[in-house]
Amino acid sequence: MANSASGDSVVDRVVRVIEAFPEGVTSLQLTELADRAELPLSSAHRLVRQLSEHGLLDLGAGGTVRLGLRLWELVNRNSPTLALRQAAMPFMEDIQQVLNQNVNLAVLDGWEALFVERLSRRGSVANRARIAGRMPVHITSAGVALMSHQPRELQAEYLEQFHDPSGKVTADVVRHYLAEAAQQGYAQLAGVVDPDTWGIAVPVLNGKRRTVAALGVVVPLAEMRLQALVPALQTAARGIGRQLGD
Amino acid sequence: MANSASGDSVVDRVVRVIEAFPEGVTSLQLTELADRAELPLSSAHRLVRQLSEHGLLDLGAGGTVRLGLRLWELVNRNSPTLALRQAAMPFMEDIQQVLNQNVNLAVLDGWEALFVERLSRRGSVANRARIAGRMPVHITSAGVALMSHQPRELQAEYLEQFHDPSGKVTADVVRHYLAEAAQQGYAQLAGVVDPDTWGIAVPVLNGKRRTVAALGVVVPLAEMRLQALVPALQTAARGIGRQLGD
DNA sequence: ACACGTTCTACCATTGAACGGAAGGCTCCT
DNA sequence: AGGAGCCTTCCGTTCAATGGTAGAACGTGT
Repeated sequence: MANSASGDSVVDRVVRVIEAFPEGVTSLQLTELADRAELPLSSAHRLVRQLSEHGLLDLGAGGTVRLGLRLWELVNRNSPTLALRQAAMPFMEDIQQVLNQNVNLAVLDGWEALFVERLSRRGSVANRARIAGRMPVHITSAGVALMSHQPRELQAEYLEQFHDPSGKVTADVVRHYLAEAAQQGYAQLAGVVDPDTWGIAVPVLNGKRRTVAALGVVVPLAEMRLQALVPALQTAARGIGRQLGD
Repeated sequence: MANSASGDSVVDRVVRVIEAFPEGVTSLQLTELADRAELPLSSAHRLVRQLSEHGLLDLGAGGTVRLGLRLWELVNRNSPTLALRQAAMPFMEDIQQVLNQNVNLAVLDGWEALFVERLSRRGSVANRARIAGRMPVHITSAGVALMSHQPRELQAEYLEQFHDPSGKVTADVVRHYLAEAAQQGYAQLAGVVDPDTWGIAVPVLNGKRRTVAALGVVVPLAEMRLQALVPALQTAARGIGRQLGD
């Protein structure tokens, strides 16, 4: 139902163009972009030109397309997580100082944990790569901490549709994770990237006692001392919550 | 030249909607958004609904409009400054550790310095608010450091159009700043926000020896020790440049 | 040096998607 | 109960969006 051929609105197309960049890729050739966005070349060209006139995209010489600085600026200035990140940052720095561990902050989006902020451990190489990264709920402590404090109906819906493509984890196992985390008030899970690390996360509640985020650390197995880590995280999480208001 | 009345394309309107959020504001009523974007209410409504179906915006109950988490995610994953920030982060952490000062990283956009990353001084409150913030070239050390290492023509063009609305600074003063910074290899300027602080910044050169960013610190006057700060910054800047390649 | 493949850019007649005024709901005041 | 302010939906009109086509600009292999 488009102006002519292929059933989509201008907005659909704009979205597809922005979404066309694969994770971590900052620059695309026009042809490849048109390909990925499933647009006729001439249409892609026109859209990209229009968007780059406004600075949302950057159309370099020779058809190189990047996201525009202006877009990055606008989105980061008015990000929906701005208040959360601002409230959390000082506490995350405290945790990093006191515990010397990787600290991260995640929110729930769909059935995934979306990492909105992260401080890397002093001396470790930058794992900042994963800011704006996603992980399925059931493989991260942040995900489990978030889901375990959601309303019953949402948890039920989640477990209903749960399916682990690798087949390693069943819904019952996840149910157990959630129950345990809900009871303990924190979630702990073996690291996904590095099997010798553990993740520990606690929920962050806003003024209305709704779970809006999870605050977590990733620690090497050798330094795994729950009695030190959990109280620190919980204290910080309460601090963040108080700062947030609502 | 729009489908009917008021001379702008769909893309123009989408851009206006995203740009409608004032700095630091994360949430807008539909009516206010329509007003700011100069769109008829029904058109604004249609656009917002379309965009929120794709997750670029978030249309809450009661007409509350926010930027979508998905948009934030996409932009941060594929940000044009991703490589720069990743390369710089470890070095910025080093600076923060060793000097215990606020560290920031800026790029030149138009005649302004756009801050793309910032680490706050240990113990100080979050000044992270200003990530994605802009400042005119001539009032920040980062801006001067950036501009002083640009090609002659660009500097000329900049000085040509330079005008300080407050009337405090003349083009000649700025010319002096730039010359000094170019000669010394670093820029130092009195703080704008707090008059008792100083900013010091050095250019970051990529493999082709093009100035792509400025690395800077903001220090209290009492701790202003150039002989310690400048070498540390320059070393870090070289490290970043090496990491960047090109 | 030439021909070929690939990519970017520009043009323009056709047509259906975008437009927005108006009317209907809804909530929250007074 | 009435009104003000907001969100949402509907639908006939109209012109902006569309994309095939063609040409320009590289780069590459023979």
